Amino acid sequence: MVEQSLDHIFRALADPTRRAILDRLAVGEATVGHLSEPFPISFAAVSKHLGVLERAGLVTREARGRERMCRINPAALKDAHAWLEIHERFWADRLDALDQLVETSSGTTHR
Amino acid sequence: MVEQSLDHIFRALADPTRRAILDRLAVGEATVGHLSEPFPISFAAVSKHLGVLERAGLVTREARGRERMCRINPAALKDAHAWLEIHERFWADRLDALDQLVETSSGTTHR
DNA sequence: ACATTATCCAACCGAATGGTTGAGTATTGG
DNA sequence: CCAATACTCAACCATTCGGTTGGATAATGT
Repeated sequence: MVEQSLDHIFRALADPTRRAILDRLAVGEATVGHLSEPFPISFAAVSKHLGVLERAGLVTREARGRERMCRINPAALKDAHAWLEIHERFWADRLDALDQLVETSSGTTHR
Repeated sequence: MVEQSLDHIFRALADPTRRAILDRLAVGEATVGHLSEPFPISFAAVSKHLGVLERAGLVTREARGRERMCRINPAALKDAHAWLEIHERFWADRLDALDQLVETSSGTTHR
C-alpha cells in the first residue's frame, strides 16, 4: 500500500531534472512556464516531469487562470524519508560495527 | 558528481524487489542464490537487480568460492538520506509556515 | 472578436527496464 | 575426470521513459 507510493516517489527523485525542479520549487511556488525556463528541454517535457512529480505526490498543480501554479508537497517526501530513516537506523548499528571493525583492523590485512 | 550517484541510488530504491533485497540483506549477508529464493522471478533476474544495487553502491558482491556473498553498504544510503535530510528540513520550515498560514487564515479567504 | 499566451494531449522515437531463456564459466564433491 | 552447483552473460521481448513535435483548449489583453 505505501509500498507502491514509495516506488513512485523514489522513481520521481531519480531524475536530475526533477530534483532540480524540486529545488526550484523549494524556493517558492512557480508556474509551469517559469519552471521550464532554466532547462534546455522543451516546455512539454517539463510538463511531463511535473506529471511524474504530481503522480508521486511530491508536487501539486493548481489551475489559476490560464496558468498552473506548482508547489511542493513536503508530506510525500516524508514517506521516502521515513523509509530511509528506518533502514538507515537499522543499518547504522551494522555500520558502526563495521566502522569499528575497519578502525580496529586498520593496521592489519583486510582479510 | 554526487548528482549522478543520486540518480543511481534513487533509481535502485524505486523497485520493490530491490528494496526487499535490501531488507533481507539488512538482516545479514547472503548469497545470490539464497537471496533469490523468496522471489517468484528467475535467478538471473535477481542477479540483475543485484547488479543495479551494486552499481548504485548500495550492495557489494564478493566472490567466495563459487558463491557470491552479498552485503549491504550503508555508506551509499547516506547520500540519499543526506539529500532528503536537507530537502525535508528545508521544506519543513516552509511547511510549518504554510501550516501557520493556513491556520491563521482559516477564517479568511485563501487569496 | 481575435491573436496571444499558457498549458496539456497524442503520436512518435530511441534508449533503458524488468523480465525470460539458454549457453558459458568457475568451483566443488565424488 | 565428471557431474552438479552457483553464478554471470548475451540475446531477446514487452513496457516504460525522457524527449520531440504538432495540434487542441482555455483564459487574457487589446
